[in-house]
Amino acid sequence: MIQYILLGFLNYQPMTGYDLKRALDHSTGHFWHAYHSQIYTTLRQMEKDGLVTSQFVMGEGQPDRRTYTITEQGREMLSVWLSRPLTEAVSVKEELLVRLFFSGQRSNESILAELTVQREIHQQKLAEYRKMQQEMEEQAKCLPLPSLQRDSVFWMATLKMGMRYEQAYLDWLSETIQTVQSL
Amino acid sequence: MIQYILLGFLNYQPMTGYDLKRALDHSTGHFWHAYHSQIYTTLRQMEKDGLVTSQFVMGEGQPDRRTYTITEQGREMLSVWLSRPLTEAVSVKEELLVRLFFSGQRSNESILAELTVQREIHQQKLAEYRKMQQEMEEQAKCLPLPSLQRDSVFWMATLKMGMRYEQAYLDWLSETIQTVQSL
DNA sequence: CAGTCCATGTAAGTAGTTACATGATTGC
DNA sequence: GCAATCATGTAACTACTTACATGGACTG
Repeated sequence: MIQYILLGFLNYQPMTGYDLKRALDHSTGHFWHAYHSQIYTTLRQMEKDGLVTSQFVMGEGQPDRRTYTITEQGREMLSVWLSRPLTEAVSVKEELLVRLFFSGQRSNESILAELTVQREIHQQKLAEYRKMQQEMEEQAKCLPLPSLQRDSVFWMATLKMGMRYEQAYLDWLSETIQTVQSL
Repeated sequence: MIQYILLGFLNYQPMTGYDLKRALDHSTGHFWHAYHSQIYTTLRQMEKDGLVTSQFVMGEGQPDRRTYTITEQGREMLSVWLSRPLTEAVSVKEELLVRLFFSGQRSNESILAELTVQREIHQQKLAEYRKMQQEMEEQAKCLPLPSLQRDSVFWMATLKMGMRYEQAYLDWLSETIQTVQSL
């Protein structure tokens, strides 16, 4: 998966591993994240596979940078991946639900403490997403290229899902906290 | 993680790898799934680590079964894990959002086809969860042990989150389908 | 002069997936 | 006879995480 994400970003412009890490953190981070170690090793592998090329520039004063550029083959691969729709359910992994499922032996206080911390975490995330949405809406007004305007519709859509998810989580946490309090 | 799930189930009663696979599929499956290969290898490792013991019974007529039983050490480990609350955000991985994020170059038809299939998938999941909830509510009425009644509150809570998640997903899919249609 | 940002990498380990492999029983 | 269910495992691989490793520039 991380390959396609990197190709997706490099399809806009050449970037370094560091740039890609930041791009991931600031945009796709809420639905797919990666450590820099994985990004750097994957980029190297992708270069071997002919999906990207790299230019190493020794920085005078600044740090050295290795800039990656997508190849025709890389574009092709991204395009093929995007054209084959996802027709199966993807599996979700939710550690908190695992914990709650087996919480019969725990005290109510212990569970409530955990749920309350989680509520704070998800409240913070929702606030972040709202801020990101506002920033994006402002930027969208003055986008130069119509092609990027189209892209921004999809970026916004993923953010909206992020917000719906956090809202659903918060509602559920409140409901569950109430349930546990009344036990 | 899978270790704790297996311990969680074995904490109720001794079970075989096969039983555990089914238990996972029918209950925790919607928030954590595992292949049988991982379950069998993990159980073997857990036996080496002293968290479980196994009894092999050659079946006459029936297939052979290896039944695993949790040890005191296993119970202790489960208990410690449950007592240390989750205080960090867990990372979400949503392939569909990755795809949508990079869908600027795709045709509206291609995107709509994918979103529509996804809507069907999530509608089906929601229906499944509703059915499971009804079954669980009926079972909960005639549960023998009060301790299992307490457990069932938490099982129900995880199901409720599943339903909220699917509902949020469906609402978002409908919204996004409308957005793309109006492009 | 301590901490953060820029910038790149490797090594080792854990977790998870896919494929291979076997074989009996039950129901249609 | 064919498919599904019961039942257990191994091997190979891919993906992901954690830790180690370095070093200059800028900021307070």
